[in-house]
Amino acid sequence: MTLKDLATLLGLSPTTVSRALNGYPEVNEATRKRVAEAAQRYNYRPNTQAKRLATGRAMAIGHVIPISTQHEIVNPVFADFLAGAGEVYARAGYDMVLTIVPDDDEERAYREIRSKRNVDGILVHAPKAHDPRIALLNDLGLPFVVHGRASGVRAPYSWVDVNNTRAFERATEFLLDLGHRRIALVNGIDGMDFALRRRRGFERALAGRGLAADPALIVAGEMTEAQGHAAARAMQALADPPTAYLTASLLSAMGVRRGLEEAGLKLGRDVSVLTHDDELGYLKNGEQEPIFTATRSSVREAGRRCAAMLLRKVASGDPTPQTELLEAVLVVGQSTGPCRALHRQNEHAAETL
Amino acid sequence: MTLKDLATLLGLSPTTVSRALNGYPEVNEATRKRVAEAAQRYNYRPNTQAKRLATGRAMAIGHVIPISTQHEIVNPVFADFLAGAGEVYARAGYDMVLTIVPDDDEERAYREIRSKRNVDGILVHAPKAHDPRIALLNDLGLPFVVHGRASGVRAPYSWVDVNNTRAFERATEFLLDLGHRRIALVNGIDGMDFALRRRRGFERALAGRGLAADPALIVAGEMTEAQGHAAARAMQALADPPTAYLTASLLSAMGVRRGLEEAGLKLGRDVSVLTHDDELGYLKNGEQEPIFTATRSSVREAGRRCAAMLLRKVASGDPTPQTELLEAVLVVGQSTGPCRALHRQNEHAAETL
DNA sequence: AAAGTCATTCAAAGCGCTTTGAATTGTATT
DNA sequence: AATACAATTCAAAGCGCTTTGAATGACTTT
Repeated sequence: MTLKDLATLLGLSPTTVSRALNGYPEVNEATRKRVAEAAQRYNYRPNTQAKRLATGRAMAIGHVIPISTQHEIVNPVFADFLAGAGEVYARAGYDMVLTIVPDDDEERAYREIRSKRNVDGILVHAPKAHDPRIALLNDLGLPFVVHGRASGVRAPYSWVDVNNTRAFERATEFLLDLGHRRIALVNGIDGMDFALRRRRGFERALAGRGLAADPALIVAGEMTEAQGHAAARAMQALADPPTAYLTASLLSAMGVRRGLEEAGLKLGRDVSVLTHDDELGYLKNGEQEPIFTATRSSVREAGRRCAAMLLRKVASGDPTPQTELLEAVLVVGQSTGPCRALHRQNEHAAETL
Repeated sequence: MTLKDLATLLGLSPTTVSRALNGYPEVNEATRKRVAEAAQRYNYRPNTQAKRLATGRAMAIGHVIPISTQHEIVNPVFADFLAGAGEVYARAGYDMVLTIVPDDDEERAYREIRSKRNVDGILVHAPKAHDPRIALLNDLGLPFVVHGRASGVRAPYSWVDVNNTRAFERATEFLLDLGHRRIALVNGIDGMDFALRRRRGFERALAGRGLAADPALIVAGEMTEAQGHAAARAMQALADPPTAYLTASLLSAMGVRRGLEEAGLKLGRDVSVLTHDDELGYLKNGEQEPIFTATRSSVREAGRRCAAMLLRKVASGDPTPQTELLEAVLVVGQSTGPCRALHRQNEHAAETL
């Protein structure tokens, strides 16, 4: 059933039918109704390819998912992010086109996407500091939105990001307020922009109290359970182990928890753990009450925001960069408590009274 | 730069240029070379939409990702599966189109995809027993491959699946051989076909030794860390707690581990845990040596196989159903050991000698 | 030398839609 | 009654590619 068929069936021209279906004003309301009903009855759907060719709009958004060539890791937050973005696209009648690219081959991928013209815009994932993709995409002239930011990139661009610096600054302050002074940071991979910002927030909070970060208490890497576990084991073996851990993901936090429990330590009492929580669907930080104290920010919501912003850009054609900064909320769970060392001092002080 | 432009530039007809670029035989080799070079120099890329319209092939594969309306959960294996499938599509010049659909609205989604004609085939995820989508897709006449199977569906269809029944049968036998008799099953959601099969394998192995499954030792649900934790806590509180756990995912296993460690039990010594491991990129079961004893089967590889099969179907147009059964491998880690109860009996026996 | 082959190229139609510019009709204006 | 105008509708061109069927030479074959 093509447009032409439908038109013949109705005794109308394809022009009128097309206009009726696309909501153009210069068509009689009675006709429009008749057309709509026929379309319904004969289950007519415009051929996407034809529409795209005729309008020049692909009605699709591209997501380039980089896969680390070293670790072969698929970032676990993608699934939730895509779910969020997908909702928005679906509502707008857009398709979501995924391209999986080894991260040493991204430039070629973007160029190819551009010249194939099969998407109207691109969503950029996982920016690194000084990420060259931004300049490239600005060059290519394809609308894009970055999920995250790229420190060191001068050129303006549109982004949606969580205030990672502030989140980790507050998290660190929270631990400092509990009396912790030896705080470990179990961070994401070093080059990633979000990891840099989190570290910056961490260091800023420490500096605010006249403290310096101890390099022995900082580790950066893939945010896996194994990472957290290894970090906790290594750091607990130090002469002066940390009394609190700040981790970048729930998985890392779970690993840290295991390492600490193996050492016979109880979370929240002996050692504190505070993690960032992306609110992934399959990795919940407790049901009602959070298990870990956490800086919480929904990746799925970020996906929605990114998608909505990109669609606005595509629709308006306005190249003015837009930005949106989301704040994480600090939720308090069972995994943090006053610094034990301090606690003991206090007890001691009480005794001597 | 369009085909026409390029043709004019070369003093050839669009026909010849098109054929030269698409490898048709009736083109002079010298001409072909000249065309190829010009295409390269002027960075010509055929417009995807035009190509699609002209050929009638969408050069894209659709993936419908269902989102549970109750749990709002995005299945964490999707990311890895898509990575695997994406590799294959990219190599074949196909796009991957994702549609995120609430799981109460899938039929409409499939029909829409069909009539929009923007994909050449569909990959079906997460089949349930008696899944109605299979009949629907057979009706719609769009090539499709199911990742998994749907027990109870009579109509033939193409699928790629892990031998879940056999995997869990072997896993259970392994535990039985270690002397375990009280074995818990921490399974996936009940309706899901893979969960049914795993349970069947579990029960079959028990029946093979004349044992029946104890309903008190079976739990089914979303495979999260919380699920495993809750299951372990509940079951350890039983009068006659299990000596071994069989879990359906690494996350569940991690939860069980936590529950057991909270109870002061050591994995592999006091209690055994055997899990299925999908080899997700971000959730590794140890580096060299596995942490958990596991039935292992790469979801990413399954993605590749599914994609390859679907592309073959699309290319050949042959509707004959194809099937591919992958076997999981049983790897032995630190989390399993002889049944403690049995062990004690043996020690006792040794002492009395 | 005429007829038949083969290799190579081309003109034109078509994929299914949108959109421009013109045609038609009915109604309001003078 | 003649003109203007708005409201509808339509024919045809075009989006950039593929593909059919025909055309052009050059080369064999008889």
